[in-house]
Amino acid sequence: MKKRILISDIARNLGISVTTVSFILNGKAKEKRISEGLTKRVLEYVKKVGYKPNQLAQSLRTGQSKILGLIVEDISNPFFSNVAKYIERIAYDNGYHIIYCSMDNDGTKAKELIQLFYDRQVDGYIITPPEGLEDTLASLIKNNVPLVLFDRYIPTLETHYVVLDNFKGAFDATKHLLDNPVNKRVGFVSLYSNQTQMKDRLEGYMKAIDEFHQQAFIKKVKIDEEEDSAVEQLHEFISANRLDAVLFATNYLAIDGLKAVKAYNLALPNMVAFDDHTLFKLYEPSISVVTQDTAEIAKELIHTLLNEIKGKNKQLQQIVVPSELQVRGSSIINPYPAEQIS
Amino acid sequence: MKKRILISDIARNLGISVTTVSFILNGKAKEKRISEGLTKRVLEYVKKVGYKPNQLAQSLRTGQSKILGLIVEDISNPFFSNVAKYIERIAYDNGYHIIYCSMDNDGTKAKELIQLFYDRQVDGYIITPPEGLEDTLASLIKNNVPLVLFDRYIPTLETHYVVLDNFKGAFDATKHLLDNPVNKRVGFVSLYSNQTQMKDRLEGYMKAIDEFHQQAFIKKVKIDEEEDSAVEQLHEFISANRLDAVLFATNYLAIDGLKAVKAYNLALPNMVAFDDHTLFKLYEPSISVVTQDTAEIAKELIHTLLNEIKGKNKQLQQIVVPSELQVRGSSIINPYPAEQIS
DNA sequence: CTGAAAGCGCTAACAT
DNA sequence: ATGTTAGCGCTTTCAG
Repeated sequence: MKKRILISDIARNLGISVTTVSFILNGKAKEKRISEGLTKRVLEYVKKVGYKPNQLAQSLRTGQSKILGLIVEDISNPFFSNVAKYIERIAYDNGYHIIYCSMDNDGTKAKELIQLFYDRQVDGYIITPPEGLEDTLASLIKNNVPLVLFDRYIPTLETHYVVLDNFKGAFDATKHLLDNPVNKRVGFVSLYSNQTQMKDRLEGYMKAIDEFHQQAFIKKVKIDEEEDSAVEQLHEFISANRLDAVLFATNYLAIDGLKAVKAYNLALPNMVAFDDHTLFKLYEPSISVVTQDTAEIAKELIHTLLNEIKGKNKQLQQIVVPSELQVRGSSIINPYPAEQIS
Repeated sequence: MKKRILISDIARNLGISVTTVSFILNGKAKEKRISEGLTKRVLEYVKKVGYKPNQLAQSLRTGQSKILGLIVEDISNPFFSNVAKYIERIAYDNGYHIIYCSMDNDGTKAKELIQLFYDRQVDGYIITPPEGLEDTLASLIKNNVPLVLFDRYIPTLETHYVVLDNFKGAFDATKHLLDNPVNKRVGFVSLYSNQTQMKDRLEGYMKAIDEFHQQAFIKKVKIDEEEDSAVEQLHEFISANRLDAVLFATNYLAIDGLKAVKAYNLALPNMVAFDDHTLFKLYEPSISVVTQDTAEIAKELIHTLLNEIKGKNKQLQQIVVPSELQVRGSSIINPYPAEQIS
């Protein structure tokens, strides 16, 4: 951690010019027909003294910051923090850094963050867009700023994105529940949201319900900081409709559902949740889930974004990754309480 | 998101020099005795055209990047992601950005990250130091790099830090368990770690055990990716020693404990865990915890670090925040299985 | 093949 | 009070 050494120091100590050093460092030795001997000598010296270019100066000059902006809905949601973790790792391997923020599904905050990143001249964005961000994203696109959305997308915008096959995920889960003949009344809990992932999950649910000629029970819930209202509403929804089973559109909705079950001492209906959570594996019974392959999603995101930055994307990358239904105890509950104990 | 406007554009359009604009923008109008009228005019114009200085150029010039490096053990642990969330928020309010990384308690990785941040010229560091980082941190200090540690500290290093009162937290929890006369055999589960937080928790446990003249049962566990070994060891520890109660030194150790209970169908001993987790509130019975005030910790961290950056810390800030014991169902379990059902 | 030199956009010492 | 100007460290054009 000694005093910073400059490219000019190297040039002086080696008795050559900074240009030559710069060319060699940037892999243009061949192109500029610099002798192999010199190239090797410079490279070795650089390694010996541990020279690292000043990224700031480099960025100022090249206009590339080597920083990627990651804006997720909520970094404390394990799904997002997991994706973030992988993204971070892959980005680093490619010489990029991540500046991340959560925006708590707040359009205004998201706009500010994007502006902030723009001021910082990040090289590209990975965003889970909240509602009302269409214009901001549109102007980003118009300015040719590399951008990839994930988890959801904006149908009216021609952007790259990586999302889950939400329709199939919801369909499979609902079908799984309906396949059990004891489940007649299967409900769906979602959010007041027009985002694509929520719409697709709802459609998947409806498709399965229709195939089985059952009635749909759909409850949308408003989540705020004092979440008790959601818990109460879920209690009402589950008990008033005497639901046999419920599909929850997110992990935190399912957690609120479990809170309702606990608070009101309800019999747990058969249930499946979207997105895994430590809690679900340990809950008794363990909770069945529709999972996303976070590593895969992160990989696709970064690769798409880096290709975009390098101008290597021939076409729009609109990637849909498959969902996986993990059946656990909560979706195969014996419906007769008397036998449940054994 | 139109074309970027420069400070020189402003100067030209207003018919004044860049210096004047720069002074005004940097709040030196008074100091430089620039007329109030002009100051106001410039400020208004700047707001009107939405000028934002190029941070890169500013950084290159001032040597300040306005970026803080946050290196935590594991961003997917809710404790750390919560602290990160607050830190991020407060930092932004103060005009700083956060670049964060998790280092998975890997000394080598942490060293690389610090080097990386150093190359990026971050203005300061907030670090949860893993073992073996002493030298790296020492050289950071020698170079007068602003630095605050948290969650744990390095006793041999004179650094600022913000940590929990781990001793008291463990003592209170253990005492709470021992206060119940049915708890004779109270165990402690920790990690193979010489980090201060683990040592202090152990000492708190020992102190309480000694006060009650009970035997200590201490199990250290090695955590790796395939965590099954930990689960098995915990099963062995709990059942072979016929423990009445267990204090877990971290939330994930407690989760492994719960996995052991589930996998081996053990009777759950009375238990308390360090650091809260969604799971703990919903588990049946809910799990008692020693909690940290993450908002408070984040606040102290940022303020200490910013003061250090501004050279305003008169002395070493070694802050110990109080712990809080939250008693829930898991530490008041009726010990007689026959009655447990009701 | 290599070097001189012009910036990237901003700050601040120095001049007026 | 305000303007001129020299850099911060790097890349890259242009001239040898």
